[in-house]
Amino acid sequence: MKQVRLSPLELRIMEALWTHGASSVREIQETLPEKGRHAYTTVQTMVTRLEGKAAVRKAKKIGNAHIYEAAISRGVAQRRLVDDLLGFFGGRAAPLMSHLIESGQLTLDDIEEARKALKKSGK
Amino acid sequence: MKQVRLSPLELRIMEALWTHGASSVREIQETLPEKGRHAYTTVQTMVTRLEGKAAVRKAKKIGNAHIYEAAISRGVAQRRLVDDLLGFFGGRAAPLMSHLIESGQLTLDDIEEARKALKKSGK
DNA sequence: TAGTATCTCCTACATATGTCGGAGTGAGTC
DNA sequence: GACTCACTCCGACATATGTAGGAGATACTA
Repeated sequence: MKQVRLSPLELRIMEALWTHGASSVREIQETLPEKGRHAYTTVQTMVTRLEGKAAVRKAKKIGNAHIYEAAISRGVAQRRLVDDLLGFFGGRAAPLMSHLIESGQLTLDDIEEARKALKKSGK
Repeated sequence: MKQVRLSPLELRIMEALWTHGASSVREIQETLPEKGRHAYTTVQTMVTRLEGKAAVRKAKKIGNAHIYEAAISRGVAQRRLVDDLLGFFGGRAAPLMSHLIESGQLTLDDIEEARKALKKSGK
């Protein structure tokens, strides 16, 4: 099972599929923020490349339009991103946490949640 | 102050400089793992590009060799990575934490540390 | 059925990243 | 001073990513 690496724009396409479910290229394109929206064909190229990477697949066809669906889960993709990042931190989560704290994105609630989750999950 | 985006290999070059201090291209190259080591000129190209991005600078010259030093800190670079990743998680740290837990990289000690750090820092 | 809207498919190109060879230059050595 | 070795500088090329136009196929519509 090959772990695909997705580019930023590819991830945004996937995000659209994960959030809105199977969609046509047009629907995906319209999901993207208006500000600096990508051309229809740009989105299409990305979808086709994602299909080549087996990250999406054709689900069905409506009229002459293909409807695509995600072939990998959001969790798997996110997991891959985290693992990659962790690599730059020498595999240790602590320094990563420090940065989360510095950037003010981590709340005490988050930490409490994490603690509970960790306690529950196995040891 | 422009936030530079560093590629994976560029980050490994920076890592060498952060860890070993100012170095020549040769020294940086020899720092990289033997397994699949990059050619001298490949490293040099990266260093030159990093210089163009103002991430490293020439510190001095020994013989005819330039000695380079990091011009941005490891912390700043790591922070950038974390911020980028956070973007894919909608800016929320919680899901990121979940993945850390799943991948078994987060220990209760890490969490305790984080809690203390968070309490101390500001609010 | 003729026209129009929409979609796919193919192609092309710019920039970023990774890869590196070869020419030229400078430094130390005999 | 002539050699040799290491280093720099320049150029080249492959793949990945982002961008998009245009030709042709298809489907809806009057």
